[in-house]
Amino acid sequence: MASIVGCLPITSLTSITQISQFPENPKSLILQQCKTPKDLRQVHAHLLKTRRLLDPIITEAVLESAALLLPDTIDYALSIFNHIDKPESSAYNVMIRGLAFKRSPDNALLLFKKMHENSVQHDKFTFSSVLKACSRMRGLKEGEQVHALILKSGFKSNEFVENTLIQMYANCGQIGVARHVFDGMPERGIVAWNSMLSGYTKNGLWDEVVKLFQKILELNIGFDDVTMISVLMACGRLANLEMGELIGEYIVSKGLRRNNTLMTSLIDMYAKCGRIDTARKLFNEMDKRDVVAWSAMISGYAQADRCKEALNLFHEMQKGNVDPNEVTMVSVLYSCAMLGAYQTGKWVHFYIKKKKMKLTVTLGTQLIDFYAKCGYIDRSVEVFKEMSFKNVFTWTALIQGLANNGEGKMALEFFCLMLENDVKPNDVTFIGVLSACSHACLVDQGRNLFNSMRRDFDIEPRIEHYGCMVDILGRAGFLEEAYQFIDSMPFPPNAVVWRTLLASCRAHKNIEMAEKSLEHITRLEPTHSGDYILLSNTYALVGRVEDAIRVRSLIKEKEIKKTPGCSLIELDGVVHEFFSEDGEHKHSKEIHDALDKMMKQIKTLGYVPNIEGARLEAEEENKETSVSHHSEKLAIAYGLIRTSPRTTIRISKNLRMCGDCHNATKYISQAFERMIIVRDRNRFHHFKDGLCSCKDYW
DNA sequence: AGGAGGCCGC
Repeated sequence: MASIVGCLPITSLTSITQISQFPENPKSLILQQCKTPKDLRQVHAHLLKTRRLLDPIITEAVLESAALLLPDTIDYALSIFNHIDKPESSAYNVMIRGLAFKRSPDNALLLFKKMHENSVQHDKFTFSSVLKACSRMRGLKEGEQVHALILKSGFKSNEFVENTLIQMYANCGQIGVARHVFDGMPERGIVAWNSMLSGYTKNGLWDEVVKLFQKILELNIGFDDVTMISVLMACGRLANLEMGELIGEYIVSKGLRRNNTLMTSLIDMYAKCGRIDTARKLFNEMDKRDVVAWSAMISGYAQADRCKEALNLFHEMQKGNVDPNEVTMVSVLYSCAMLGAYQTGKWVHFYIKKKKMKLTVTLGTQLIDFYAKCGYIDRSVEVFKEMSFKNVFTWTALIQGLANNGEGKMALEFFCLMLENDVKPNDVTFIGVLSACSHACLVDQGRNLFNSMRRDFDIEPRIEHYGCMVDILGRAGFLEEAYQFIDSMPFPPNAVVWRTLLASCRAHKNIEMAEKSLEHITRLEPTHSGDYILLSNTYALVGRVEDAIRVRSLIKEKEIKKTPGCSLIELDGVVHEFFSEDGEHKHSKEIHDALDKMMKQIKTLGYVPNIEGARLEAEEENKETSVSHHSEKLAIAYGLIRTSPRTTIRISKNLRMCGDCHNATKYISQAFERMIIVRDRNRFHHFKDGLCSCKDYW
């Protein structure tokens, strides 16, 4: 023991050692009053000087403080432990429990092994700690060995041990075995029920959570806040508002509204069930909002497709001096990606680096998606390379991003690299890969990949994959083959599939098949305005103006609601929205003038407005309309006057760009010497010097 | 207690 004394800083005295009378039994002093590692070292030194450390009860109190209560003192605890002559089982238990919750839980197992070798008797506390270590390290094999030992040692029916067995099996993905242990218990306390419930939540078995909770209600055995947290999580995922509200009412009736953890779960449940405003009301009523509550609320807005509000709330969070963490940032970046809010997202990335936040797989994946959705695919690749651990989500996000940014070939290269790295693609990965083929006109590769799905990867193609194939064939002009392909599908085609074909018919001016496609679509989705417009535009392209007008008038006759075009532009971190339906009167004279000037200037370069298109739209709107009213033109004009020369203008639009706007933007990029990046409904257009990266293939 | 990728088109 003498060797420890040498490393103790006994020079400075803190308030604790200044206590004039050191108590007879200092156990509670050690456990309750040592608040920092420094306090503990002072007390330890005092105990050494007075030789009180020879008392095992006191030594164990010091061990408990160092191993369990104080942060970063596990090594200190170990050095004390290693100097105990013959540690008793209680000393081992403290150490094993401490190690189980530290960075390397496998050290707990090593100590357990040593305990066994030294023939020190283990008890229920030992087993429950060792199982916790197995649970944390996802060590199923080790856990099973411990389980065998438990059966041999006769601790099988100890409730503590059985509860941790449930947790261990559930954590290691063996939910069936966990349930088996649960079912075999002669008596189950609420901890056993809660362990089983949280096991189901960890494995995403939300239905089972609700079922088990219903059993708790039937048996009338009572439950606690831990139970409610699991059930609320499940209600959120299942959108089971009925049961979620039941628990909400219970919380209010029992006066549990001060329980912040519980309230956060309730807020999250309401948000996930689409009751975002109810969630917000509860959030506002909380008296202390921590980072988790803020994150839940921000993520709620993001999931409800109210990304502008998500970002506003994030700004409020910062004003409230609550530091965001990597979970918050995932929702914030998601919102930036949805809105195309590049500046905000770039700042978030900077903040993540500055605060040295952990680049978790989720956060890294979200960053990749964010950069890709803002048209900065190079940055996506950079982030991808920086990430130390990548999973199938990460690879898929990158592949999808490359595909949407016109880098179809590179997307396929990364797909090969993914396979070389032994990451198994899933169904979504194939959607990314196939859409890469369609955007890059890689017909044969597309066919081969589609055929390999079931054959080589055991993935059953779903309607989405068939949809991609129709897109690949149709865009490339193989309309007949695309039609046959739809015919050969093992399930009935949906409206999306027919709409894909219809869009290809417009691109390749095939009236007959376009009419057929619309017939199919209207049977499935009769109130979808876009399809009539597609057919109308196809007629217009081949000069059948009367037919084009007739089809458009159908929209009005059938009282179908049109989706207004909307473009976003972010300036100095603020997102501005422009709607085509606003008409010019809604915008300031400044924007109106800028638009006029812009259109005049590109006309001098040879831009010819699509008068026919304008006439068609005017017919339908029953009012005077000019070709310059589309929202992306407004947003670009606004960008031109509000940003300094040569700055890149970035627009994101909710619909596909129309041919006229695409053509005009090429001229604008030339006339004003601007790089213009437009993200439309499903891909990117990088305009520069009068050309577009999509090579007019879209 | 809070977090990631998804066919078409308007």
